[in-house]
Amino acid sequence: METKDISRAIIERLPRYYRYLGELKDSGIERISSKELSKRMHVTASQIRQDLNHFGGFGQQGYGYNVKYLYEEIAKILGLHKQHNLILIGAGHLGQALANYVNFERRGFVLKGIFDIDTAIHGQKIRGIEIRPMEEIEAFMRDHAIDIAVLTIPKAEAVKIADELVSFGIKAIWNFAHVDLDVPEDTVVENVHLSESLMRLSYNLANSSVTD
Amino acid sequence: METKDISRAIIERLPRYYRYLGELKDSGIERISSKELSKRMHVTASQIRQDLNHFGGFGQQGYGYNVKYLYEEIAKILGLHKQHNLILIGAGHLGQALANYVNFERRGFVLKGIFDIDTAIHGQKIRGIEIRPMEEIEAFMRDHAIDIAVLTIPKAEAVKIADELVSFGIKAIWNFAHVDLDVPEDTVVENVHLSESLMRLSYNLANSSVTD
DNA sequence: TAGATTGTTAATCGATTAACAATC
DNA sequence: TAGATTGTTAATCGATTAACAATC
Repeated sequence: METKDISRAIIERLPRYYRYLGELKDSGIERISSKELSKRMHVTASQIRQDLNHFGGFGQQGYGYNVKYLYEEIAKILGLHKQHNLILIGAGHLGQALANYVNFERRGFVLKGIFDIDTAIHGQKIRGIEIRPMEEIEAFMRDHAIDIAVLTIPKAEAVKIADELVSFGIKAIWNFAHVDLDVPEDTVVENVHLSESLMRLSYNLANSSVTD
Repeated sequence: METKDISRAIIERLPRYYRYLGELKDSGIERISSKELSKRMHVTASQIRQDLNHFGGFGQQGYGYNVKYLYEEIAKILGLHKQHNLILIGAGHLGQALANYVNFERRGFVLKGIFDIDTAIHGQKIRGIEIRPMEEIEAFMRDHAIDIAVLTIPKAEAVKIADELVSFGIKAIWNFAHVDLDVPEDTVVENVHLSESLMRLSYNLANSSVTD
């Protein structure tokens, strides 16, 4: 891959472009200009063109962008053209909710195994996928070419488990625990800190009726 | 409130400061310098001082910051000193997971009611909270001084429901639907787009082994 | 060809970092 | 007092926006 020096800000926006392109595609729109997309997404046309040009010249002067083509190119940039094999660690309420979410599969994220510390639920199945004891993670990862681990366990255990996952060769962790994981540089961590999201909402709520 | 012109970047960091301060407090640490906190959080000491000073001079030269005091001040800034009354709309897997998450309550976010379109589950309870028909939202909001609505419904319905919530006078929406809501300026929307988070992970995974 | 719209450079704006005087 | 560390100003860095030549 030759892409480099892509700022975090651009990466944050990429999935949103992808979502809008998908909607345009589904509604049968074949081409779109940065100006028109700008209007829909409430970002500047200039930013759209800048952002996309970091990855290549996907448009055509006088024409704009071909929706289907751009949609597929962004998919490739995001790595959605390849299948990812996931394991879920922690079959609590949130873990179950994620395991039941079938739409991830459509994007190539396939849940292969579920693991939990609670022996009482071992053998139970969620959407046909068995809940297994933690001891089996290492072998399971090897046998199923797992590259992503979804961590939906309390923060107290998350740090230790993350270390183990790293030692087992995990490539990426989708972390829902309220803790920052300390992993090697080449291990990807994407955090979903729901409580922090709710606090930001609370901040904005407290300051929304202010003259600004 | 006199706070204004606070950049989005700072607001993003605030809950993380709060989390670290909480952990320091719990481990019995009474004071901390920006330098020491910088080391723990992997941000610059300069940024910590800049960020905090947007809200006031919480520190003391030669001493640093008093952990408990700063923790409480940030809580106030985030609006966590006041109780917020929530309703949850959509009692699917994700909605149930959120309804079962008791820790939000500790921060003053109290779930008062749950609503769903599915008549079959009306009357059922999650953590003692009854699932009600959608038609009751308006009256319920009035009776229980609801200020935050949690939206865990499919995107097809989310836009319409959001419009209704706005017309009922909702102040803030915690939106888990994969769609951008178009609400008036004084209505707060905090999005949690899980699929976009997973795509960012995928992007970073695809580009992690690159020489950078 | 004329019109439209990109790709890209230059200008602006904002956020981060560095430095240091103020002060506990 | 001397040492430490903040609060704050100035310098740097990076991201966004504007402008326009290139080109379909």
